[in-house]
Amino acid sequence: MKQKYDDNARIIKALSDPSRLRIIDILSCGEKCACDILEHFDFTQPTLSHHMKVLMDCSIVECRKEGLWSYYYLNNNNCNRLILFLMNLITDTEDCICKDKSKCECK
Amino acid sequence: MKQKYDDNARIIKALSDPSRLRIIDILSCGEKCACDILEHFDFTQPTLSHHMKVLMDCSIVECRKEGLWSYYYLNNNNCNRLILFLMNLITDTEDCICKDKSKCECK
DNA sequence: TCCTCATATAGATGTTAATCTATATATGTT
DNA sequence: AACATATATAGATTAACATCTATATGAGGA
Repeated sequence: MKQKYDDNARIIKALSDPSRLRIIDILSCGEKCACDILEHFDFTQPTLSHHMKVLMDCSIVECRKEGLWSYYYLNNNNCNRLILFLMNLITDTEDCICKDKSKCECK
Repeated sequence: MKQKYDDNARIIKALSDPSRLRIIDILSCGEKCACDILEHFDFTQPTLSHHMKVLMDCSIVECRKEGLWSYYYLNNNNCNRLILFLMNLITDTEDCICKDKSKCECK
């Protein structure tokens, strides 16, 4: 249960950087290689490589190698899962933490 | 345009901590005072105060004072806005960054 | 007025993260 | 085999953050 928050917090942390949000937006219209993504930014190639690693480590982005190129693409299933988690979080649902009587005296 | 990513990244950063995700979950079933929220956690009262400040600074949570107590509650409108932003981000929409021909050679 | 209680702020500390330069790896070409 | 190109890794630096202890603020009650 606590794991649920940790796992999603890790994904959310990966998305908490403006540059990485832009990368997600760039990938939303289809897979792109690193050099195409890099054109949108002012930072260096190793910095992009770092950002892609962060996005891949939480399985929100995946990679396909082809010759010299790395093609990145969204894991749409995991993107949708994250949004479902957030919708669930802000909604008063059955698995809300408040329904855990043992730890909360909510009416 | 760039502002859009910065503003939402700030909200997402506020949500990128497991404890703050739990706080959102706790607030999803209605407003709570600080001491009720604190009961769910092992950290100290000043640490909770810090987390509430982070959540309030990005307008995802608001506060109502009543005597000695501070009652916190979700700003549902801003919660929904965030989810809409994310859904838009991962979807290939008209305002995708890729449609900006001046900066991207997407087919 | 003095005390108690709920919450906020200040300041310190250890950890994590974003970025850079330099270099490594691995594939394709001549 | 030697070289060029795309991407990844290593290591350093600076900034941001989560948490703590100590203290301040501000409202209610005796």
